[in-house]
Amino acid sequence: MSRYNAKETEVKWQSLWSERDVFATQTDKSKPKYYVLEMFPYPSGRIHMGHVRNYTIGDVIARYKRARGFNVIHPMGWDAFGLPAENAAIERGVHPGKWTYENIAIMRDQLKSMGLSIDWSREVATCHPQYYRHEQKMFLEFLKAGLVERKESWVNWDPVDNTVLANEQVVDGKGWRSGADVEKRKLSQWFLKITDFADDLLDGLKTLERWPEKVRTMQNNWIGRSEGARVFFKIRDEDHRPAGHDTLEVYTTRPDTLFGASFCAIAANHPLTDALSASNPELQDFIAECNKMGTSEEAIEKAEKLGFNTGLKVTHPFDETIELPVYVANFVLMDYGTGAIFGCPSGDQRDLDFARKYDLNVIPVVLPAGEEAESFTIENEAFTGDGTLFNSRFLDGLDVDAGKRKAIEKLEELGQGKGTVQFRLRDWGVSRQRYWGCPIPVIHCESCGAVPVPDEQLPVELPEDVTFDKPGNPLDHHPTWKNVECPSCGKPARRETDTFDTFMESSWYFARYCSPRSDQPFEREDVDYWLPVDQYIGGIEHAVLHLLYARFYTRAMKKIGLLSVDEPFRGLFTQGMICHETYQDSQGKWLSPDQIEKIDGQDGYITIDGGSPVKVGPSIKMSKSKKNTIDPADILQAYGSDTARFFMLSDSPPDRDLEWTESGIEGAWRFTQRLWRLVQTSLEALPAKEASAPAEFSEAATALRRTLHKSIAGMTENVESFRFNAAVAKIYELTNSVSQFKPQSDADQWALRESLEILVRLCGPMMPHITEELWQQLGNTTLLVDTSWPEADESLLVDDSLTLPVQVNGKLRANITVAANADENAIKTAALAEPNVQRAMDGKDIRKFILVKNRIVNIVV
RNA sequence: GCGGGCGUGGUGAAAUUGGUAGACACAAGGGACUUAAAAUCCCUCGACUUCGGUCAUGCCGGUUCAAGUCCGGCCGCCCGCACCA
Repeated sequence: MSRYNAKETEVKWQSLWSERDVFATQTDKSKPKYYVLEMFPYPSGRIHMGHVRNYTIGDVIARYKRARGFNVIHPMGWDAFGLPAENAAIERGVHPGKWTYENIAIMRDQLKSMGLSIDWSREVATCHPQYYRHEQKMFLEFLKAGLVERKESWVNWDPVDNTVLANEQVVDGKGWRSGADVEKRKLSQWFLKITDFADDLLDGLKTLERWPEKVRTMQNNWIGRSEGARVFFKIRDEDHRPAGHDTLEVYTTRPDTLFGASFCAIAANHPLTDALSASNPELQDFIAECNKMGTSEEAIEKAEKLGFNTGLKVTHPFDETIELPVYVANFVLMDYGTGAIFGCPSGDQRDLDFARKYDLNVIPVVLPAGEEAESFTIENEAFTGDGTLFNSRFLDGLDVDAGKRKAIEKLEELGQGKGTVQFRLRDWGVSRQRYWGCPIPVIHCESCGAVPVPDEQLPVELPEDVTFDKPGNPLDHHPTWKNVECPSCGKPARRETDTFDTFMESSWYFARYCSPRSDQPFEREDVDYWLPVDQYIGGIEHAVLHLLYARFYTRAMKKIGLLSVDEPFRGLFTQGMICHETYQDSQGKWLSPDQIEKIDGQDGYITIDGGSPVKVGPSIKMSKSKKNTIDPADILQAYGSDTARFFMLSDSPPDRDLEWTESGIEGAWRFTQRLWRLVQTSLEALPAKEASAPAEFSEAATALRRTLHKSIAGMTENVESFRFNAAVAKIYELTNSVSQFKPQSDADQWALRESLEILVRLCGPMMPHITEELWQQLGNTTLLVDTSWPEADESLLVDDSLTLPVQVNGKLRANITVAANADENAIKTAALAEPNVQRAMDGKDIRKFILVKNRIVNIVV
């Protein structure tokens, strides 16, 4: 008997699938559709283990749904714009486009060697003008629809990547790619008005039942809705206040505490601060001090709360006789609310600390239950809880919520404020000062302003002849590209040299897959049929980036009439990461797994090159910097795709981290061989494919068939609920049962054939190549990929007799075997006949007899 | 600080609506086959035990005939957000 040759077999079936185009799909309204999508890869060079896991999970679902009769779309493409391509250009002098397309070619081959059930005819690369031209068109449509804005604002500047970053791309004060400390710069940028949809994006989350709770929570927090009020404080000192600043607008969530106000504070980059600093060098110094401060968690923790008294005074909105000082404070953020606050020291810890430091009033206004107004004081701890308002005139006696409502009512009545809803979400800044991205289709003219590129001039294509020899944006350095005529007045004008954030391309690619060769972004008929994506699979790292942008972009596309869905992804699954042990030499230098070997007969490792001791570290996410990566190419080469896929699914639940181990992949390899041997050794004696089912089965055959049909039911449930590791366990159990079965008759042989065929069908989505081969060996002339998922025979899911555990007082004492239809009395008799049960009962009377059908017996004495 | 999740053998993990805790696998140990190795096959494998049992799902308590699962209170770990007014 031959050993299974994975390489030959896998190539054989991959070619056959491809020749017959079995994974090509068409819009077909007569069939139920199912859209399976994994987050498309960035063409970085080679696939990594994370890709293997991602695409294995997706492929199992795609093949399973296909076997369940769905018209499955399962496309693939390339998120092909981005900085690594430019960095390669800078480091190696290769053009970003060439580098990208070469990487795509390599990675496409690698993915194809995994045997994924992908419709490759739908492949797209976002860096191709045939893709990004539609994005430019849509952007101009968004502009017309009022969803785009150009404004000067403070933006996040990454000094290493030399570009602006969106808020979502700043992680703990650092650039998400470069890790560099982000600086604040004031620049003119294009913004997509994601905030127009803030409430809708929030509401939509409630409908996403098949999204992980965690991701929904993260988006909820990111959007950050809060209810409160804007309050207008009149600025006094008409002689001193800067022109145009007669009112200070403040945002608060606690208008009920207005009578506890003792100061106002504004941000260092607030317009009023700007105006005041012009004639005030001390304030200029203070502002400079504030701007120096980092925005990382650590920097914020350490930073002292500092204020600068501007000397200005404002009037309390409820009482003209009360005046409050105005400070510039380093803890007030221009990005949130109005960039100005009022401070109520008794009700906010930070305000209290500030008040103590600058010797300001502390007026308690909320009385906790059980405290007396006369004796209640605030020392060093602010009271933030619920209670009864006091010291607050017309608000006295109300609770906090009623106080808020009443205060807002009064503010509006007096024209001193307004109830509002505030979001943390900012508009999405999409301008990037980089070359390898989609050009923003706008022309800047001195007299006409920002003018959209006319339709007939689209797409605006990236120039090929660019240089990367100096810092900054190559498009800006290009000698001619940016010089154009104004489409409106014909005078010399300048092309926009910024390109789009690469998250733009990934915000609509799932729709493009529906009509990948259309001269429109996509055909209405196709997206109406295919969208939304039924199952999306990817990493959690995009919880508030890509996944939020795509939800917004879908709404924007709906608004300009391109499609009719709100939510792009009905189901979302976030997979865990792949981890591996880490190794270091005695100097602490990281070692890769192939630089070390096991010490003979002992635990522990030495270096292959030199034999020096190796320190073994914890298993952490595979990363190049820690050198704990395993190249999937080596694994696919050594074991084949089926084994690699099987291991990816077997050890851990797919949403948890998976530890890569040598013994784990070896185990999967042993199973592949075992499955092969099992069929080879059985083939000869099997009855013909057409043989009809025998009238009767032996006891052993019936037992096998019961196991078999229970496996079908269990597997189906496990696959449906993404418990692939449990599904794999069921495959092992079934394989064990089939291996142990020794057929004695023709009927037994028939049962064996049935078992083998179903085993092969159940393994199909996980190990598509070997199962296709075995399917053929079992005498089938059709392809396994075109074969339906097996159905469990209901009659075999219940046993004739069953074993019931018997407890006495909740402790297991015996197991009894009774007929499946035995009544309570028969079961009781059988249970009481057990000597162990008798002993445990110790001659006492039965107080209660509990029988849970098909489960357990408990005798209480 | 706010929010989410998790805690089960040497390891990864199973366990339906509360119903035999540890399925399945990895590692380890023993045995068979072999000149030998690899491969394969068989057995053992939570702890303690006077071999009757007893104790075990982070800790303490509660509900229940019955708790890994439900409730209350702790402890620990992981993740996300955070000077958000």
